Order: sequence, then structure tokens, then C-alpha cells
Amino acid sequence: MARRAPTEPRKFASQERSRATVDALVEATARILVKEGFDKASTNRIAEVAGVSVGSLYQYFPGKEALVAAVDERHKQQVMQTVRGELAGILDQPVEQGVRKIVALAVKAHRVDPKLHRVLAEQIPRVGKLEALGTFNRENYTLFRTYLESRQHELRVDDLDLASFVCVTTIEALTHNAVLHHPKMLSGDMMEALIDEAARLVTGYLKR
Amino acid sequence: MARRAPTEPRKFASQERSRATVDALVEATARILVKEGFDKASTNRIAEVAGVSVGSLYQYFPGKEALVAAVDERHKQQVMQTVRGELAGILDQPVEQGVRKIVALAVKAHRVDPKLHRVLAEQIPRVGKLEALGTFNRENYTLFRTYLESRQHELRVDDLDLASFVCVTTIEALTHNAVLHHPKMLSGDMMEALIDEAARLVTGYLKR
Amino acid sequence: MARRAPTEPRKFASQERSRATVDALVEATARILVKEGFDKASTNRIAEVAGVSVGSLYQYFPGKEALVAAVDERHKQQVMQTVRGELAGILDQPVEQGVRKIVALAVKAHRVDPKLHRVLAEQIPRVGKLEALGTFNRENYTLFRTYLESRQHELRVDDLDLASFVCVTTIEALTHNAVLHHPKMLSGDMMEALIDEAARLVTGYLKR
Amino acid sequence: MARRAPTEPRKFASQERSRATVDALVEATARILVKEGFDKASTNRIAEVAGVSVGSLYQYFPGKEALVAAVDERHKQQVMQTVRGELAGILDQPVEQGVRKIVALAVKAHRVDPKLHRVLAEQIPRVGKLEALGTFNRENYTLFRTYLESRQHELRVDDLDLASFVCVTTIEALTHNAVLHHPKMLSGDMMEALIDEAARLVTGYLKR
DNA sequence: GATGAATGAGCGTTCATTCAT
DNA sequence: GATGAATGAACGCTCATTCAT
Repeated sequence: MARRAPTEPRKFASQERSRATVDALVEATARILVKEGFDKASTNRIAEVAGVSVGSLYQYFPGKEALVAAVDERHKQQVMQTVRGELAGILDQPVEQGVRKIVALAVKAHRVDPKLHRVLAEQIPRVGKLEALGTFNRENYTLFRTYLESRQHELRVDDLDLASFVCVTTIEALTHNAVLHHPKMLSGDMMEALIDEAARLVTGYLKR
Repeated sequence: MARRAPTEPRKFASQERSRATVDALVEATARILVKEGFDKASTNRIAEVAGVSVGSLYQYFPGKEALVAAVDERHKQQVMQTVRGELAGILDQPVEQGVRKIVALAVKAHRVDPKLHRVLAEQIPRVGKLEALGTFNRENYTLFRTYLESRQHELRVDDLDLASFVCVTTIEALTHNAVLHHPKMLSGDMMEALIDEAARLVTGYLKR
Repeated sequence: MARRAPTEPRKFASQERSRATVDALVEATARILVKEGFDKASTNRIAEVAGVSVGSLYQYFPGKEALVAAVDERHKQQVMQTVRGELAGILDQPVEQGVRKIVALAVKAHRVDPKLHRVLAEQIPRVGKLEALGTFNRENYTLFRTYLESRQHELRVDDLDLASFVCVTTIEALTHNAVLHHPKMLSGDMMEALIDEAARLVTGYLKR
Repeated sequence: MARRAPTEPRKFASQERSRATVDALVEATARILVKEGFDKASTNRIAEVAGVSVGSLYQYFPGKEALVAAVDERHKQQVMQTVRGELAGILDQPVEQGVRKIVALAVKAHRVDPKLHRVLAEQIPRVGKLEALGTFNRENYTLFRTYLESRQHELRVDDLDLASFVCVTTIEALTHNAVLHHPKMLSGDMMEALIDEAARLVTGYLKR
């Protein structure tokens, strides 16, 4: 039943076009979010900035919320790309060094697109489809738990779920707060100091 | 209901009335925020629930943001009332016991009006006059720093600003996260476990 | 508790203002309906023609449908005003004359605002709140049934409900059709002829 | 599925395909009209349900109105097929029996696809190209007039145009109203009663 | 002071129609 | 012919704010 066409050119062209439109919309949303804030991110504005008609916006996204969710998702992916790569080399390091690197990595993660991260964290109302958006980052939690498992012999804690919750929450809060609300902490020696403190905090808690 | 003796100045009655109106408006805003969410908290609706005309609302508040800020302020006052009172008895306790009580107090603080706390934390866009709303709680920070000063002989840390930042951020994040996103943690033994962990985390970091 | 004010001027003025706005909106809707059709009767357009803001429109009407329903209601009232007055003098007339006058009255009723009547009949989708709009006219039915009751001794029919249904439907259809789709029938002798025919049709059916 | 002998012209296949597409579109329109109403019958939706692209829709129909008109036309054809067949056997019957059968036939006609009939009657705005859609059914009128001509010797009426108008309008209105708004009338004895009444009404009017 | 009717910019969304592929 | 992505005018509606009374 399949019609043979030369390397399916029609569909491909079409797919490319669609993809470009979707990307432009997500990108436009992110830009408006960063430059003008959530309030200004109206569907018409987003479409305009994306160089696309509102109609097309609704062809690909059921509404404004879906666009913001897509931006959040894209941002998370970008961050996780950084994290996952570097984390590989940390997995077999002892807690002392490993935790420090994880903290440093968390700082790095918060610097991927700090302005966007901030808007996402502070301006998006957790309502409707966006309700679950900012909730506890499950992947971070899982990754960290995996690390703890491989280092269990070094640890004084037995409830790894609880320990992961404590550590991930702590590291996330410290780096988030430092990057977003105390940027001066992140320059020069201060950054090293903060990382040291956070690492010591967590290491002391974990190590036997 | 008899007319008051002319001794009682009109101005007072008027002041009382103003105060009542303001209170009714703040209370109405808080109720709507909790029951229906930020989206539904329109000025007209707030005035209606407060039993007051929109016009009067604008007599006492420059706009919607001011009302939400007032709700936030009132909530913070209520929390700090709890905190300040209990904190007095903690100030002269050694770190080991003191920190544990502070953590427990933080949990208690998050339970003053958790629904309102949640709406304030998750639905209010940090924009315009509300931008500073969710920022680092200065008073908590100051109080904690004072405690550290009085206990400095027990501590291994010298930079009390940095240590306060680390501790307050950590305690706040853990209790906030637990209350808002892991409510099961806050019931029965789990709560004790969490408090123990958090206290150990912080104590281990601080103590010599 | 009631504040005494000189003949309640505030409330009255306010009531008058509201009433004027409501009237202007209904009138504007009717005018647009007649001159441009249902499709053009958008809420913004209606408000504009009424010399009022859209906001005010929504202060008084929950939506477009309610406005059309109000126009329909107003039209029905105007028609029934004509009908009820003249019908009084017919009630005690024998079927022969009575029915003829009722038919003539039906023609008159269809001429109250034929253009509006037509739009209401032909362009308003019977959907949502407007679903019941054009349904069988209960008052006409009741009035006619009352007439039949008072003339029962002259009639060959016993089921007055059925007879009323038959007669009202017939008279309504004939006059409606004639006025709206065969206007030439309604000028000069033709009108008399039609009325004669309709009257004879119904009389023959009813009379013993 | 083997390729046809070249005898069969391509053009025919093409014509067949066109015809199938047109049918699918009209059928899809009818189905949506019945199941979801006129409001939901957007061109995109129609094309989707028909399994055809919007572009193809516009290849065969100049616009949405044309589709609805085609549905109406098809429905009318289906009804008239029923009517014409049965009417043949009535033509030479005396008024007494003939009219009764015509009324019964009108009821039957209204039951061909009552849901579609209803949507067509109540939801389609008589505007633009659809303006003439609900107008007086000329064919019914002609057919009935023909019948009257052949029975003229039995009749007391001379103006057969006028009489046809009166009768067709009456029968149409009664059956339409009964089917659409008083469905209980159309079940069991009630239906017979209604047909009797309508037949008597019209016969009494016509017969010498 | 208090009232609440009025405002109108601007929002999210739909859909008949077009046209490059 | 067929496709379906793209268009954009226009719709119904909301709500923070104003101001005549």
C-alpha cells in the first residue's frame, strides 16, 4: 500500500519545515521569557517573534502552557546533557572528591542559561499543566542515588532515599540560591569557598 | 449601639473602620489565593469577597500587587511570631541541641498555613513589585547569624556570613521541600527522621 | 441600618444608567441583526454600535447568546402586546368571526418587525442557550386553547390540546410563510384572500 | 487488484475517484452535522473525517457553504425519492383518501433522517449561498398542485396556486412540528390521531 | 470616603482559505 | 490532482483601573 517515492522527499521536506517551525516557536518563547518575562509571553507575541502565524503556533502546541513546558523541557535537557557527561567520570570517585565535583557540576548546571532558569523558577505559576513543572527533579535524584549506592561502603547512612533527598535538595538549593540571588558569590575565590562549604556540608553528612 | 460620647474622636472610629477594611481586603485576598489560586484573585473578586467596593480597594491599596504583598507580609509576620518566640529559648543552647530545635522550628514554621505558603511560593510571579517577594529571608538569616555568634566557640567555621547562608538555605530548602512536595515525610516517624538528618547535616558542618 | 438619602438619588441614577446601557445593547443587537445579519453581530460590534464598551456588555450579559435571547424576548413581548390587547375583544365572538380575526391578528403580529422576525427565525442557530428559542410558542398556544374552551359548544373537536396544536401551528405557518416568503400575498386583495382561506381552513376543521 | 485492461479509460477511474471523494466529503459533512452540530463542522474537520486533505475539499467545493448545500440537496433527494414513488399511486385517488395518504407520506418523509433534518432546519443560518436553502419547497408545491388539478372536479377552490400554498404549508408545518418538537405525537395512536386531524383539516378545506 | 458602572487594551483561540511542494 | 503547513483576521471574553456620582 505504501507509495514509493524517491527517498520520500515530500514527507522529509515537510518534516523539516514543521520541525523548523516548532523550534522557532520554542526559541521565541524562551527569548521572550528571558527578555520580557512570563507576562509578556502571549501567544500572539510568541508567534510574531518566531516569525510564524498564531495559527501555526496552535498547529503544534495546544496552548501557551505547552510552549512554556517545552521551553522548560528543552532547558532541562540542555542542563542534563552537561550533567550526564561529566557525571560519568565521577561515579567511581570516593565521596570526598566525588561530592565536591558534584557540587561544582551543580554550579555549572545552574550557569547553562541562568536567566532562563530564573524566569522558569520564579515567574511561571505552577498551575494547570504547569503544576508539576518545577517539582523535585527526579533524574538528579536517581543519578545521585546511583552514586550513593556505588559508594555505600564509605557511608554512614543506610536510608539512601532519604539521604538522596537531603543531599540533592541541599546542593540544588545552595547552588540555585547562590547563582540566582548572590551572583557575587560565584565570582573569584568566593565560588571556590562556597563549593568547599557545600561539599564539606554534604560529605560530613554522608561519610562514615 | 447608642452614639458614643463626643469624647471619642470621630477620627478614631474612622481609623478603626479603615483598619477593618484593610484587614478584610487582605483576608479576602488570602482566602481566594488559597481556595481558588492566584489566577482567580482579581481585584473585583477580592473586593466582593471582602464586602467592599473596588473603589475602596484602590483607596487602600495601589493595586493588585500591593494586596498580594500584604498577604505575604502578614503570612511572614505570623510565621516569625512563632519563630521569634521559640527562638529565644534556643539562643543559649549548645549547637547540638540548638540546631535540632531550629530545624524542628523551621518545620513548625512551614506548617503555620501551608496552603497559603504553597500558593505564595508557587503561583505568585516574581515580577514588578513582587520581584523581591521570595528572596532570601533576611530576618531568618540575621537571627541565625546571631545564634552562631553566641556559639562561635563551638564552631569550626569562621566566616559566619557564609555559614549562615549555607545553613539557612539548607534548612529552609529541606523543610520547604518536605512540607510541600513530600507531605508523607512530615507525619509520624518520618518527620523525626528528617529532622534528625537535617540537624546532623548542619551540626556536622558547624561543629568543631 | 438603612442610610437615609434624599429620595434615594444615587441608586436611582445608577439604576437609570444601567437600564440605559442594557437597552442600548439590546437595541444595538437588534439593529445589527436586521441590517447585517447574525454573523456580523459580534460582541465587539454590538458594544460599538451601542456606544458602550465590551466590558459593559459583559457586565450585563453573560455572552452573545444572552443578547440575542434578549432581543428575541423583547420582540416577543412587542408582538404579544399587540396580540393580547386585540385578543380580548375576540374571546366572546363565535368561531366563524373569531377565527378570522385571529388569523388577521396573526398577520398583524408578523408585521410588527418582519425583518427582525425573519432573522430571528432563519439565522439564529438553535444551539446552546438558544436551543429553545424558536420552539413552539407556548403563550399563543395557551391563549388559543382558552378561546377554544369558551367556544367548545360550537366545536366538533374534543381534544382541545390536539386541536390547539393543529390550529396554532397552521395559522403560524401560513402567516409566517406569507409574510416572510411571499410578501406579494400580503398586499391588496391577496391578503384578504389569504386570510379568508386560512380562516376557512381552520373554521371548517373546528366547527360542528 | 490486477491492473485493468487498457480498454478501461483512465478518465473513468479518475471520474470514479472524484466521485468517491465528493461523496466522502458530503457524507462526512452530514455525519458531523448530525453528531456534533453545525458549529463543529469546520472544513478541516470535514476533510479529516472524509479522509481527504483540506486542499482536496477545495478542489471539489468552493467553500463550506457549498458542502452544507450539497448535504441539504442530498437529503432532499432522498426524501423526494420516497415521496415521488409513493405519490404515483395516490394521484388518481379521491381527495378524501388521497390527502390522508399525502399527510401520512409527509410524516414518512420527515422520518427519513430526522436528526439531519433537524440540524438542517435549526442550525444552518440562512445566509449567503444558504439563504434559499429553507425556502418553500417548490417540488412539493408542484406535485401537490398537479394532484389538485387532476381532482379539480371534487374541489370547492378555484385558485389552485393559493390552495396549494395553503395545503403544502399546512401539511409541512404540522408534520415538521410534530416530528421535531412533539416526538411523542409520532408514536402509536397519537400519530394516527394527528394524521387524521391534519387530513380532515385539509380535506374539509378542499372538498366541495 | 465609598460606590460600582464603565472602560478598553489585550488575551487565548479558531477556522475558512491559500499555495508551495 | 493531492497534500497539509501556513495564514491572519476576527472572535468571545477578562480584568486592572478610573471617576462621576
